Formats: sequence, structure tokens, C-alpha cells
Amino acid sequence: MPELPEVETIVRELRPMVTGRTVVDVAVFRADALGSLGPDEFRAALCGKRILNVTRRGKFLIFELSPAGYLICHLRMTGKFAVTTAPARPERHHRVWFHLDDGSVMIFQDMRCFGTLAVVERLPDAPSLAKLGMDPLSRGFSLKWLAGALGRSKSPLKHWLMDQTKIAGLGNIYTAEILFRAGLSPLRPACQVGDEETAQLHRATREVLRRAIRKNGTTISDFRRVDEKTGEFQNFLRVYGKEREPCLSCHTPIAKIRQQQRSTFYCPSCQT
DNA sequence: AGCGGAACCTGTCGGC
DNA sequence: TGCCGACAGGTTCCGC
Repeated sequence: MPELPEVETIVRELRPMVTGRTVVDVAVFRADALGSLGPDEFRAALCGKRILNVTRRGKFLIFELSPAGYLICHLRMTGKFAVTTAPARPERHHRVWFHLDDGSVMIFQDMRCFGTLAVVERLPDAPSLAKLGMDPLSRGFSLKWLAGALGRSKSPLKHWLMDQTKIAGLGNIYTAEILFRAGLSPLRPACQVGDEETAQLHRATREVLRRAIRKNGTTISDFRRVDEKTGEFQNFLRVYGKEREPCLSCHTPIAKIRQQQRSTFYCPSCQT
């Protein structure tokens, strides 16, 4: 489900709702998301901890805890958060309730049970975070960095951009939109991107992500912001999900192909 | 290095 | 109407 703009949207909404709150109790309704940690250990690791801040790395949500520790969440395809007053009973897809000291409950729900929750003492203890590459909205994501990172990789651009160890945060939707705006084919080997094209790719990446965040992300079917609100960037997509529709700049029908077992959408005429 | 395939789990949609 | 397969915004592991 969520890519960088969706996770960033959730972080921005969740932050003012839970920062400063203390976790007073944790109810686990389905432990799939907790990995090796049992529900009791998970609960013990969180009870009494105060939430200092909510941040993001790539597609990971990070709750900074006091006096120590971090709750790290990946929403995968269908994970969502809501903050409400205590509901009477858990709904079908509720996985964990975090009871907070002001009487509110932060709910983690996840239809497909792909999402993950982990508690670590120190951030380097989280192997998933350690592997993440450059955040495309950070200062480090410079044109120079990108040119160097594309390097000698023969991977198709689509695959390269979605590799979280290279750039952290891009998924299927935004990769398609970025490549369209950069005029680059998703099939082009990363090492065969010229200087001018690299500059276009760099600019398109920043632009698409910033606009998507401004529109609170993309809701196609499942994604919801905190408390079930939808994003709006789906109204600005140019290729994702647009197969057979005319390209906005040249009217060639948008193509849909399979790449790495995922759908890829692109304009075969504009994107070379 | 890079690719295809499968797996995790649940829901929806289109075709027959 | 109903069943069945394909597909879904993500990640990881395995084998070639």
C-alpha cells in the first residue's frame, strides 16, 4: 500500500495526536505483525513508555520512546492507523490497540496481515532499517549522488528505483509517475542514463514526491490516512492504472507490461 | 549481478 | 447467481 508520500502523510497526522502521550496498555488481537516477539514481550516493551516523536525512514514509521527504545512499523500493503476514544470491541482487521494516557487508543489495523511492528532498544538494532538506502527527500539525495549511485547497474530503471537499498521509499505507483515525468523507459538499464536524463530523473523524483505529499498521498483502493481519510494524489496520476488511455502529452495509448512480477505502466512513445 | 518464482494473507473484481 | 482465477500500493527468500 503506502509508499513514501503515504507514510509521510501518516507521520504528519499521527505526530500531533500521540506525541507526549504515554502507553498505558497494549492489546494484541493478532500477533502476526509482531515477528518473533510474543504478545506479552511486546506489551511489556511498550507499557509505561512515553512517545517523544513520530518519524519516518523510507516506508518505515518510527515512534521514538522515552526513556528508551523505538517502535518501528512497516505498513506493507494494507496497514493503517487510527486514533479514537476507546472502542467497545475490536473490528475485524484490528491487530493492536495502544491505550494512551489521555484515554485515547491508537489502533493498528491491517487487512492482509503483511504489516510489521517491532520494538528495539536502539535504531541500529533494526536490521530492516540498516539496509535502507538514500531517502529521496533528504539533503543527501543530490544529482551527484544519483549519478554515482546509478553507476554500472544493468537493472532496468523501474527495478532500480524500487530497490529500497538504493533509494528508500519508492514503490510501484511513484516509480511509474517519476519515470513518466522524466521521459525515461522503465526498461532502460540504469547504467545507460545520460547526464541530462539523470538530471530529469532527479528533478522528477523530488517533484512527484513533494506534490504527492502536498495531496496527502494516493488512495486507489486501500490507502487511508489516519482515521480513514483518503489522499488526493490519485487525481494527478498520469500513467499508473491508465493502460489504453491516451498519453497526456502525445496521445499514444499508455502501455501496461509485467516487470519483476509487478504491473508497469508507461508511455512507449514519450518514455525511451 | 540479476532475474523469475513463490510465499506471506485477505479482499475484490472480471469473466465465464 | 456463483465459482474461479487474476490481481492488489510491499518485502524476502531461494534457485538458476
